[in-house]
Amino acid sequence: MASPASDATTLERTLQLVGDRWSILIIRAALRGLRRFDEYQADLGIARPILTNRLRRLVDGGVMAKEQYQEHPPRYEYRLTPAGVALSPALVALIRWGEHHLADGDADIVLVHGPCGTELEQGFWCRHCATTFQPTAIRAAARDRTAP
Amino acid sequence: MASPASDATTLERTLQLVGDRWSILIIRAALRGLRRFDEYQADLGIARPILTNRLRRLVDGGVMAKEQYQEHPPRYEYRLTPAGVALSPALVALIRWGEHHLADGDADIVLVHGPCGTELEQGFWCRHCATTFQPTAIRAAARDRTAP
DNA sequence: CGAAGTGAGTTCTGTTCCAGAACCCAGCCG
DNA sequence: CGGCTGGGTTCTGGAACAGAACTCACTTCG
Repeated sequence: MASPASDATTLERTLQLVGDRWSILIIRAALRGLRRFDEYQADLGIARPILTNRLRRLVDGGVMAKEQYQEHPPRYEYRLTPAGVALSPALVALIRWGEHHLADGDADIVLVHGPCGTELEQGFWCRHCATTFQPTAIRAAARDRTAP
Repeated sequence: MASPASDATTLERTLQLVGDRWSILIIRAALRGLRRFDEYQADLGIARPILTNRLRRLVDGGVMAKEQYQEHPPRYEYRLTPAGVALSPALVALIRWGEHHLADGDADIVLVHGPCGTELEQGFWCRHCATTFQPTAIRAAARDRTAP
């Protein structure tokens, strides 16, 4: 994974958005179907002020959207945007890593392909070569702007 | 991504290990080939006490190993264990997400398949069905203990 | 031989972040 | 009216963090 220093900035900004103890758990809860402030609060056991803060940050970062789902008592729900859903590969990678490298006895859950129940694999795929490959074969490159 | 609450614990523990602003960046630096305390410190601009603390935590968590590479002035290097390298899918997912959803003009770096330079894709693969699939097709299941 | 350099930290001092509990407020419900 | 619900904000400690300076055991340079 040789890479120029310049893309560190983007990863840093990504981590400023989701790189704390709660954001990932909130996104996970949202993927499980939670929507409302109190649902998140009860499910995660997070302190309310921090939840307020994290939700605002995720909304500002484009990961979640705050939508009013009823007027008169104005009530809101927080749901993932497409960009938020696009974080799921990262979530899955972290969950899988934990299950495989941190499991000490209990909590042995695996992620499986829904239709058949086989444990999923997560890989890198090259469309051009039509092959999967190891992380060692990854390089970083400037985006090709000649063919937008 | 329906999942029982029980695997939240594992994700939480994973995040206690790598879910802060620095650990992921340290692992990324290690994947780029950095090894020594001062290399990490200079490359990341991290405060030294925090680097000390993070390296210790990563070593305790089995992600990195501290090895003495010379005696008389005893000097150590920190390199990723296989478990640490196994975190790269998560790293890649985060980097890719940032490049695709956070890029605002510059810093347009993509991760490519080294040999051919094609942008890599990252997918979920089912060995049984021999197919790739979307995150919506993921379920969580108890690990099958009948076939250890 | 002394001076300066190096690698790997530790100490010290502020600042920021976090947790918990309590409080607030609008509207609705009985 | 009086309490309940949803969605917050305020107000405290305590923990984690950042930056700079210091230490210490060597090694190397002049």
